[in-house]
Amino acid sequence: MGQNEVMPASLPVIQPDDVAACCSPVTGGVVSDGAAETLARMFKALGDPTRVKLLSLIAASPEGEACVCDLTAPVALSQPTVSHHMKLLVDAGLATREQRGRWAYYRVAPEALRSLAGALAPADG
Amino acid sequence: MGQNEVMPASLPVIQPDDVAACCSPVTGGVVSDGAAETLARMFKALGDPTRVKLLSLIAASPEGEACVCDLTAPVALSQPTVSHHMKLLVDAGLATREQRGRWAYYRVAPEALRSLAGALAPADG
DNA sequence: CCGATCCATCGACAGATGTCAATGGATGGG
DNA sequence: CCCATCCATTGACATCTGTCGATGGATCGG
Repeated sequence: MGQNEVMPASLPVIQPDDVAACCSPVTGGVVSDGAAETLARMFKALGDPTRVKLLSLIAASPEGEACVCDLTAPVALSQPTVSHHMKLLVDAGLATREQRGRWAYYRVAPEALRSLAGALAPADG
Repeated sequence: MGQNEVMPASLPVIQPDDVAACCSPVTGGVVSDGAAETLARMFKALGDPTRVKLLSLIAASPEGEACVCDLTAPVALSQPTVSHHMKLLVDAGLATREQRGRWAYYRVAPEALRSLAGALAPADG
């Protein structure tokens, strides 16, 4: 690690552009260090059962969106913990957040999921 | 199968059957706790840049296989560390290991990658 | 205004994770 | 035989991660 001297404990948010740039198939030639880093960031965000379930819950919600208060009960975790997990998912580019009044509505980012799926697909046609 | 009774701090190896059973699309209805657990196990294995690169290196190898001694230099890590990462990938069902003489040959498990990609695909047709 | 609701952030803590050096089991070459 | 090579396991360590309770900022309903 250690490219920069100061790393304020939080990595930059992954943007759609990063996603598009990173996700050529893992099995189609050796990936660059940067692509490996970006891909790992996104996969790591999916590497916790709570976050998998959160994404699934959001996707299955009536309007495809859900607020934190809808999510705490299904995963049986405290509100701060759910907020924490959602922040990781948003920072990884896998979900989006929109504030409306008192509520924060989260949505799945379909393009990001599609890109990740593409990175896992075999290289051949 | 030769699973022992004592499982010291190591989760059961994910089998192809588990992969097939777990990986209906995350966005197509709320996933069960077990499926979330299995999916997270596999995604977590991909949640480290070194392991992403290792998989990529193996897939890009001439015969689609590589031994540990081929992998240490490209990732610039010690042999025990590479062995450790490869064990995680194998235990997650994402790679296979075959001992031939002194060498251990690792391969990517394409079905597992395909299943994971399927889990990320949008639910609609 | 006031109190209630929703939520993010902070501080703390146990447990998991990535890394290495050291060790030892297998295997194969002289 | 003996030694070199390949590799997994162990023990150790610093760091990261998941979780909670407490706190405080925003926003809405009366």
